[in-house]
Amino acid sequence: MKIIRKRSDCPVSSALDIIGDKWSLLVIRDIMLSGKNTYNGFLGSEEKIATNILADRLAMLEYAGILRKERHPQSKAKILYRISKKGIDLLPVLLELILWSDKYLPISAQARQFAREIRKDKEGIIKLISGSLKNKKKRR
Amino acid sequence: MKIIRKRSDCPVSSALDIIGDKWSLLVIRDIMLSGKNTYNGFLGSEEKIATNILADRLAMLEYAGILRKERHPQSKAKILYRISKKGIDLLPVLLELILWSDKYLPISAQARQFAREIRKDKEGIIKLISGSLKNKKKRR
DNA sequence: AAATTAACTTGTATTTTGCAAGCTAAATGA
DNA sequence: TCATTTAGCTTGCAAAATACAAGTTAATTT
Repeated sequence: MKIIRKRSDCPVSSALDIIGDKWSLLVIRDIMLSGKNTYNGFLGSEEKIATNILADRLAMLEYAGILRKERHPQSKAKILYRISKKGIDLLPVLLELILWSDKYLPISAQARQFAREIRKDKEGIIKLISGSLKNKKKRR
Repeated sequence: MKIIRKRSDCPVSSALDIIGDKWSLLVIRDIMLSGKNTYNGFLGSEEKIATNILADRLAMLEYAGILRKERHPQSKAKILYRISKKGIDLLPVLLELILWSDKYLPISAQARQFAREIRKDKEGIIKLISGSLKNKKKRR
């Protein structure tokens, strides 16, 4: 895995040091917006990430505390990739990117519909998705 | 200039096809948050972008309709880089990145202060900055 | 027991980045 | 006015990152 070097104390720069590449946010999108959580799931996404790059990004995101590996409940051949609070808190960034793309780029019809929902109730969507991703602790 | 290939119809992916690299958003930050607007201004930023990369990114961002070149009012040796509406509309993305960095990364004290202001009144800040960047047409 | 699936790793070609130097037109200073 | 400096790049090359194809290992399915 490549070592992250911090270019400055600027918050924009520091964030980009971690997630400022063409793939990291797509993995985060897969987990948060498409419910994917396995290696092959990520590999299967439309954008066709190369397998070595995926392995690298997963290691990076785990190192950065954005993802963590867990044992898969259905099979021990599988690994379940879970997003942390630090990762969930990138959701507003994703949503703003979606709103911008909706305004200026050609995107799919269902993406446009989602953008409309974000505009209607951004906070509601954030809470809904955050809640669905949280590690549900057993109540006692 | 490298040609942008669209990887999918996903809005996150499409946005990253344009601004998903380590430098583009820093140039946009320089213009919107630091009031820089010349080639040497951008070159002077803390992160020390290489001059050929800067030239490439400026061409890209202009091609993407995010920036445009204008003649500098003080000198014709200088070129004034201006941000378009399409670029200004990336401000919410920048602000969310700042909020995330403030929450999870070590950043400068003044950046923390700015993050606090964003939390207090995000819309107000967006309007303030947007307004300050708009091309002021002469009233008649 | 053989074939398939899941999660990677390895090798290599191609592309992108980083760094240093050079270039041209405009502005400035002596 | 003439030399120097400034502004905005371009070029060449080495180093790093990415893409693509193939191979590996353990677990699971047939």
